[in-house]
Amino acid sequence: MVEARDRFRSHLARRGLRYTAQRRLVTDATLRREGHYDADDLYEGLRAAGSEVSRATVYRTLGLLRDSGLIKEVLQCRGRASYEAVYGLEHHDHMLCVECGKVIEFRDDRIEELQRRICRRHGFRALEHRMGIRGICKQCAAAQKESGD
Amino acid sequence: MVEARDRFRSHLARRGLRYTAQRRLVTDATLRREGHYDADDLYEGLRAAGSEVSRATVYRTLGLLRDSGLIKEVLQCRGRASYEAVYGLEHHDHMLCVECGKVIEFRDDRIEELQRRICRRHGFRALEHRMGIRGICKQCAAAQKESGD
DNA sequence: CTTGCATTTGAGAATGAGTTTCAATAGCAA
DNA sequence: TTGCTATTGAAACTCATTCTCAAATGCAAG
Ligand SMILES: [Mn+2]
Ligand SMILES: [Mn+2]
Ligand SMILES: [Zn+2]
Ligand SMILES: [Zn+2]
Repeated sequence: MVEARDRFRSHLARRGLRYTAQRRLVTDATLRREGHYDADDLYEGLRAAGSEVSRATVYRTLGLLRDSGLIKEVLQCRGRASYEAVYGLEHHDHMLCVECGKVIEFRDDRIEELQRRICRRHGFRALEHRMGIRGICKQCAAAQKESGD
Repeated sequence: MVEARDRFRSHLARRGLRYTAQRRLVTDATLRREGHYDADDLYEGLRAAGSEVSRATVYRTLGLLRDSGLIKEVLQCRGRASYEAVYGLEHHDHMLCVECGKVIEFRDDRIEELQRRICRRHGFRALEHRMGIRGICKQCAAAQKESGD
């Protein structure tokens, strides 16, 4: 956590930007959080904790944190961009239950390797990739089978 | 093309909806088109061809075509939802060059199989999946190396 | 043909996430 | 302190998409 914060400070310093009180608040909020969240989750969370940060600053700081490699955008969920921590964690992909909204994370090294091979074959230099599976989770499928269908 | 149109008509009929002149115009426009397009591409295209269809109807019909399985949403590009034909075509994934915007389509059966296995392992019933790789295409990489670096 | 009724349409208003503007404030180096 | 630049917040703005609602249309029954 301190390490991540320092990384962000370096990122800012390297381009003549300042580590302000507001940026510290937003940064710590993202580092504290687990799982997926969006700009408004953070804004409301900070607000509830009595921190004075504007919505605009939350959006601006999320962009900086993304550029610095501390977090990344996962996917547009319900029309909003959601983020998750990436620094120090291993890459993974997502399954999303369209029924209950649950997110299941997974990772398969064989898929990752095949992806790399495909890029190599096309001379494509990958910067990031994202794989999302939408469907019905085990619990929701069971619930459906039980009731109506 | 006629087969696809009939499929859409059945889809509408099955739920008491009508195959109107406007819906026919939008449907044919999507069937004629190759590759990826968004709502505004279609709207402007129809307009240029002298067809009178409102933006609202284009959006509404795209939704119906999606529900009927004729087209699918590929990804939010530049803040817009883009679509592509799916009926009668084989599934594929996408690479997007962040430099020139080029889209490369690919398919790997081993990846598809691994995805199915992962879903099975989690008891997850997949409805659709989407994999996107963002990066620099061969041409843009070469151009970069040549000039600055 | 009419008539009756549900569906569809278009124009424009509304929504809502994200961005931009700009004047006031704050950080930092000299 | 001073001077210069970066930052902030509030509010205005953007822009894709959805919604509203009155007018138009499709269709089936008579
Ligand atoms: Mn995740
Ligand atoms: Mn495609
Ligand atoms: Zn579920
Ligand atoms: Zn390119």
